[in-house]
Amino acid sequence: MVTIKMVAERCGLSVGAVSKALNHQPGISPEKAAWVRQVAAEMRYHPNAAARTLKTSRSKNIGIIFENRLIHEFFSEVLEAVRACLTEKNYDMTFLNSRESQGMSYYEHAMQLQCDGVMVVHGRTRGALEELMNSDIPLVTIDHILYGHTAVVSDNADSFRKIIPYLVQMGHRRIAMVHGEDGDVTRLRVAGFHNACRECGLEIPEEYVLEARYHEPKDSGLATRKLLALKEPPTCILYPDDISILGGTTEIERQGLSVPEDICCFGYDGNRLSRLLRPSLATYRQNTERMGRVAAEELIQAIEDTKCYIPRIITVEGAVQPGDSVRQWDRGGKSGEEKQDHELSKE
Amino acid sequence: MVTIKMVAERCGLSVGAVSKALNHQPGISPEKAAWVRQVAAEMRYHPNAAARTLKTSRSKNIGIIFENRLIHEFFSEVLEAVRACLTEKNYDMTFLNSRESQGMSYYEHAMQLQCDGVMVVHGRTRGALEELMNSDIPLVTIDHILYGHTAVVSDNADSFRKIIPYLVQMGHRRIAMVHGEDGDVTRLRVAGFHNACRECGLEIPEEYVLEARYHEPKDSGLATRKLLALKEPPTCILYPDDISILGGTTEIERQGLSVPEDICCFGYDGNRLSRLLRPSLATYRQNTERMGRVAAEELIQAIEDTKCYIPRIITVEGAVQPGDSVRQWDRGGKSGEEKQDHELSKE
DNA sequence: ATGAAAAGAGAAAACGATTTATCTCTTGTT
DNA sequence: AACAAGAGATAAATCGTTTTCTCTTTTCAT
Repeated sequence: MVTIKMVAERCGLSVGAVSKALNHQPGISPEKAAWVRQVAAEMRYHPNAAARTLKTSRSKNIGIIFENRLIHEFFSEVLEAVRACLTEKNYDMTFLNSRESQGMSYYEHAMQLQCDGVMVVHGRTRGALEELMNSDIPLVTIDHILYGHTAVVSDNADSFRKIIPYLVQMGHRRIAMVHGEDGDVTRLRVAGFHNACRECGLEIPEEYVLEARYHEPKDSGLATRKLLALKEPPTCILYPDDISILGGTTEIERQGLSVPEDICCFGYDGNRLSRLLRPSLATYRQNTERMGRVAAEELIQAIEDTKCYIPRIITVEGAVQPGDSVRQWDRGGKSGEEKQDHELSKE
Repeated sequence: MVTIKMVAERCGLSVGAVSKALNHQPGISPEKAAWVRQVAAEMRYHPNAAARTLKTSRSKNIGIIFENRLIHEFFSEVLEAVRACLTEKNYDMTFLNSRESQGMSYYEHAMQLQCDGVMVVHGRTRGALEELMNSDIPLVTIDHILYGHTAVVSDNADSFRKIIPYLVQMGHRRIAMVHGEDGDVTRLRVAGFHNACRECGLEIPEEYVLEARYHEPKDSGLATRKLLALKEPPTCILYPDDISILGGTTEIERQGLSVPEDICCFGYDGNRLSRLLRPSLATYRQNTERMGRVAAEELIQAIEDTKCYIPRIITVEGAVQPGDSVRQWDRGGKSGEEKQDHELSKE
């Protein structure tokens, strides 16, 4: 490997002088500095990362916490955007693992690598992050809020302010929600759902809100079965994500009903998948690209301007993505009398 | 951060002695060594990665080349398996990017970080890898063969020795193939397809083999349209992957036909998705978990036993995953006379 | 022309580990 | 009892940078 020493020899200068030239620091004449940089480039010199890190204790490396098993499309997309942005700014990305076998925590791993910052794309447990939280390593989380640190979140609660009016406009008034397992995100969504329904003047019976798990179509199928068994089943069901919606539609069809003729379904996430399926999925499309990019930019700012940086919570809005799984309900439906029910409950 | 010096002071020993103790090296009595290690553990000492790397020029870090935009499920799964394995063996993973802006190649990036090895999960262009290929950094590729280096590949050619007999057994004889864009993998698959067909005594007309692109349902849809327009359309169509199959089925339904009643479809990859869709996809399921694990193990061996390591090509077999998109054809089909055609072409 | 100030370059210390060479102190042998 | 050998520990060099401190040279004002 070509070292700074070699460059120095080639230039007939001291290592110190070359270092100053390469780092645009005073102590060397501008013309000579430029010339040195050119020589270095020609020699394809790149500073040894380990040496630089050792000396400066800044690594230009971001630790990534991503316990999610890389397979979740939403998080994969976010991570990809993070990567694109970090690459642009010349930061590297290394996965952090809390090697419980080694008795090493996330924090310790980050310290060992001297990460300049840490991005939590999807952490396993809150506990494992505690140590990091209380350290002074810049930290940005995605879709997860840690007190005192910047978080980039999707508009979990507010999304329903778009979803519910959309469904109401499509003629639905009996809307059920199958949601994921308990957690920050889920709580926000459920509250957002109730809120939005109230704002639209909908009365949602308790048994319309059921728990399933994210990305477990079977669970959603089960919940769906319960909903269909009600005396007054919903006309439209919201699912926790686009994969879960498949479990729902499967169950619906198993009952001899069909989507969207008998029941409409609405997803969450807006995977690429959702546009390819037949019927195409109506869903709430999250802006993963933007989330990743914003998170990365924010983290870099926190790193490079630590003094002035103020942590904040940034919401990235998504948008309703219409699809065939939700049809216009009031027109041509088989539900003349049901509409009356709606009029009643509207009041 | 706690350094080796602190540990040394705490133990009343020299840094050198402590280093030997921690690295299980001779020059210190075994009992004292054990005691030192215990003290170090209590102090939560972890050697500074940069310092160690600088001195030893071994980083315990693997460079990952993954240009695929993390969103391809097949590669995501493989990468996840790689990660699990590397974590187990206490290696870190850093993404390598050929920062063209910085005028830095993969090789240079790997050198700068002093990566112990490089894993190519999905490289963009062959050219960008050339420099790496000719270096002496251990290198393992996945589903891509670089001369002189270990490659872990799926059984691209041989898979058809299972797929075709399966389809034949299901009663199909007019089988078409929509394949991906040209490349190592595609060539193997196409050849494997022809081979397997010959072995099963099938005559495949030229116009039954069409090019599309991987993960571009629209392209596959187009190819499907051409196939359906033939005087003698196939009874079963193979697609380059599970996403593409969606483009195919969409087109088929657009023509007023249905899957699998009128046309059967067979995918490739075996995503989680394939089991959730309705109708469920018949596909060739790749063993991504095994591919990733084997690749990681192989790379570590190449690193830790460089002297003795012999590069090789390792094939990981997949398996036919039956599904509703392929039905038994000869029984109850609407194709009495077609069957005769088959008898003819068989001869 | 002289001195002070400023600028450019070099020498050397430091970062935190590993590793080699050196030293000291047992221990065993004659 | 004296010496050799070997074990156990220390001291010091080193990896490739950055950075501080020092030194030399130039420049400019008096």
